[in-house]
Amino acid sequence: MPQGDLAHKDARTAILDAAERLFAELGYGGASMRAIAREAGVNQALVHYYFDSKDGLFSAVIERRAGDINLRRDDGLDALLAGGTPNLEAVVEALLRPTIELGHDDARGGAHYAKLIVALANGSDGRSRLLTSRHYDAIARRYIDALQTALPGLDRPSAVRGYLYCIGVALSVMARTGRAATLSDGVCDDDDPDVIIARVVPFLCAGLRALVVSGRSGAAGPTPTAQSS
Amino acid sequence: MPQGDLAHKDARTAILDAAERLFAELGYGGASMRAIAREAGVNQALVHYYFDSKDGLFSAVIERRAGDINLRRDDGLDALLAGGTPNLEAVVEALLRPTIELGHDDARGGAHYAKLIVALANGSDGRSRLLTSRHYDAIARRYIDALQTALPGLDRPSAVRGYLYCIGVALSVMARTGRAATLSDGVCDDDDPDVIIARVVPFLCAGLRALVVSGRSGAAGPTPTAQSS
DNA sequence: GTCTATAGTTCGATAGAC
DNA sequence: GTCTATCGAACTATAGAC
Repeated sequence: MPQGDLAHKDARTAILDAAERLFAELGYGGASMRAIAREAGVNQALVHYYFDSKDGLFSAVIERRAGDINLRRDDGLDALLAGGTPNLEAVVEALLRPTIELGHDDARGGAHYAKLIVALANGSDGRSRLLTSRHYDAIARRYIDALQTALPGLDRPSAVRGYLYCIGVALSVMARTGRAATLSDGVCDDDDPDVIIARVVPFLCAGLRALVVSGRSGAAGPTPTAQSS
Repeated sequence: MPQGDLAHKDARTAILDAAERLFAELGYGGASMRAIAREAGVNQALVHYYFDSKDGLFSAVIERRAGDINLRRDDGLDALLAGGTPNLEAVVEALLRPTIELGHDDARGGAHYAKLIVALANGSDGRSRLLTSRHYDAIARRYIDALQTALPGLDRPSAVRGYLYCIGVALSVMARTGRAATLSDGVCDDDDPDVIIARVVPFLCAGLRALVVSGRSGAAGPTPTAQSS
């Protein structure tokens, strides 16, 4: 029952899900259209019918998730700005929560989304840059503005860099390489998004506040603050 | 230098260089043995002669760079520890400088190394995990120890996570996605490793110090410090 | 060590029936 | 919208001459 049955996953969605999974696990070059079709349980020609080419399929996979994430990020920021000058912690949390939550929601394929977005955001090839810019430039600029609003004295270049540091840490957490568990001999096996966010936000906000101080001295010097030791 | 000619790049090295470049730009699945051989200017069968398989070649590419980086990191830490209790900023800089410097040394193929190490460190596939663990576990544990020495009160799990946050930011900087330039409309076009390190180290150290404070309250709560606003 | 030649698969994409 | 069939190219890897 392909037309009108809500319980049935239609072919298009099945292809997107399969593609997301295989692109995430094997990379763009490693995932084949044949394997994607097989995983989706559809004919290979149908993938081309819906998405034209491998590139078109990849774009569609990214677009589906980016739309969801950016909607949540926009809403989060709208809510914060409606209440006057927002708190820095709240801004950083509003930025990271949607993607970290989705990335850990394995019932919704979060692990695959996470691997994919990490590879996309850190990719410097043409395809990654194009898609990242297309889907994330606007929301990034909104949040960079918000960082400056929440943290007076943070100049524009520092806000841009600070934003990217936040994204960098979020990506490293979402990558789920199992490295924390390995290096802590099993003590750190963090899976709850709330706990992850609660740990990462104070780290990032302290760093962002330090950018205000060190940003004042221009570009030079390692600024050996050393308030302890 | 196989037959005594220093100016001549031998086949093995040429293959490693070509492989590094193509693995970096096209990913493991996207780079073919044929293309690597062509880029290296050698016969395709020669690649198998030296490295057996595609997997063996990839391992060799990673191993060459990891050896270099870890030597520098070990030396840096040895020097610091010889002078008594090290400064936190110095530890973080010793950790990041070797990889950031190499990643920006384009005369030595730094851009390719950078892309490769970013993909490796953020990869959650079996190959990435195996190679990362094999080449970076020992040095990671040394630096996690050093973070605890330089920052009394930082418990082990927090030190592990803090270490990974530092690596995460370093990777995001090394990825050179061109995103800082895009989002700042060309103002941020950071290429000098010294400048990058000078900016990133204070950010990370402030974050690490915040881990001591927030680590005290256990795992719960978003710890709304909010010293501003 | 370096080469040619090739076996045996798998690839992305399309044409055309239904 | 879904299928079969297939083209032409690219793939990893190996056998074997030199």
